Amino acid sequence: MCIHDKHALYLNGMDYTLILKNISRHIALTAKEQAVFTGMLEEQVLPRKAVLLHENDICRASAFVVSGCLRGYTIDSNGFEHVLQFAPPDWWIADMYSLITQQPGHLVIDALEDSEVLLLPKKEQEILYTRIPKFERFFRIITENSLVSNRQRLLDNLSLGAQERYAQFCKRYPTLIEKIPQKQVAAYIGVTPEFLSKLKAAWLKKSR
Amino acid sequence: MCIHDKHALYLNGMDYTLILKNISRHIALTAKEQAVFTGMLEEQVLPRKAVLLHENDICRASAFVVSGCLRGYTIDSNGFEHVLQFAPPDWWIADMYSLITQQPGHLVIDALEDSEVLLLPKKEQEILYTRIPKFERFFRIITENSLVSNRQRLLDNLSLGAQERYAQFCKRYPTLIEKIPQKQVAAYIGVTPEFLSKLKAAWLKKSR
DNA sequence: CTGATTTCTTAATCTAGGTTATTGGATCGG
DNA sequence: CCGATCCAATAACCTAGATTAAGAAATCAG
Repeated sequence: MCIHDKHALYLNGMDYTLILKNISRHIALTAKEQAVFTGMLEEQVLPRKAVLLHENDICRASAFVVSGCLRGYTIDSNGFEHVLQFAPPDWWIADMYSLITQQPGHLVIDALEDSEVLLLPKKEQEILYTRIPKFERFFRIITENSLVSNRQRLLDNLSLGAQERYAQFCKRYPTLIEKIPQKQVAAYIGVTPEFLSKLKAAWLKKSR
Repeated sequence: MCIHDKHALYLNGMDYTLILKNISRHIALTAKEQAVFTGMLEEQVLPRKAVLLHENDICRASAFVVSGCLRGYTIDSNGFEHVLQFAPPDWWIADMYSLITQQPGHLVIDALEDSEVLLLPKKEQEILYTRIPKFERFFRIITENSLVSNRQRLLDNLSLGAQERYAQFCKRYPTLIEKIPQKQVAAYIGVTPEFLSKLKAAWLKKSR
């Protein structure tokens, strides 16, 4: 499954409304600045299961999800997958480590369903910082928010049991729980799919 | 070594050399900008065990550690402590959630040994962003780095066993392992002190 | 220096969650 | 529409790490 099999008719057809609204939540752009910014974006269509970033790739862009759903995960030495992040529409995703250092990273990013993303190449992002310094602020703020939720997740993993982590997940991502396979949720909260299945059964039995 | 230079850095007793060097790793400040910045800082001496931020406090400043060592941790519903971060000299520490939202937070920050910190109040930090926009960049970069290491730690917790996490900790923080009590390391890597003790004993036995 | 507090170790027992295997049900791609 | 692949559920058994308890060693405050 190759991401280069783009269907030509999808090119130049993507909507910038969502990404501009995403940005306007933190900084205000003039029409001209909006044009500079959108001019830097690359459009990419990802069929289900297409891989945007492989293990050991150097991450060259941040991705903004317009439609569908991506996921970022690693594969450990026993072949188990651990999901770091799901990215439904209106979310950013990248291998931050690799993006910053430009070293090969260990994150895999792929599409859980047919998806459309906008890519902001690192090179363009750096030009953006000098030409429109407000973007320093924008990315500072979204990185801060990302850090806060990441810290909370770490604390949840340290202090909560599996059923509580599952409950947290359902509460925090009510839309995701409907659409992504249960084994992906298991790989996110840090249990085996079998055990998650057991948890749900126990919960059902208790509730009647 | 010129006495007058030294005096300029010790305005009210604490040394700004370290914090200015910390900042110069990412942005270049003029002498005037340095003066504006250091003028915003509050000095605070913390004897061992002193608490800088209590649970349910609103976090009103970022702290930069000049000497000693702080730790940020939460207390779960069973009374167990979970260490989110250690902050030896040259590190920043804060309850990011509370600092951003100005809501009461759950993080406790205290001193593991006699320490000196410089506080940058949130209000001053915001003034800094408008008066010296380079600081947007500075805090974007350190937040990005913090996010990267936090993500790696989360993945380690999901994919590694306890002894591997301990080995990682020793490798990443060789100076800390010498000076902080073992039970604090246990509360960081996510095991009981008893189990960490067992791990070390097993490791010693195996290595001869 | 000294008692008090905190920290480390060891060991027996217990449990949350993992492993393996099997089955039936969904979903997908052709 | 049909076979292939993937996914969810259940159950028997297994292990990493928790719990409890108790003594030894280290560190601290007066």
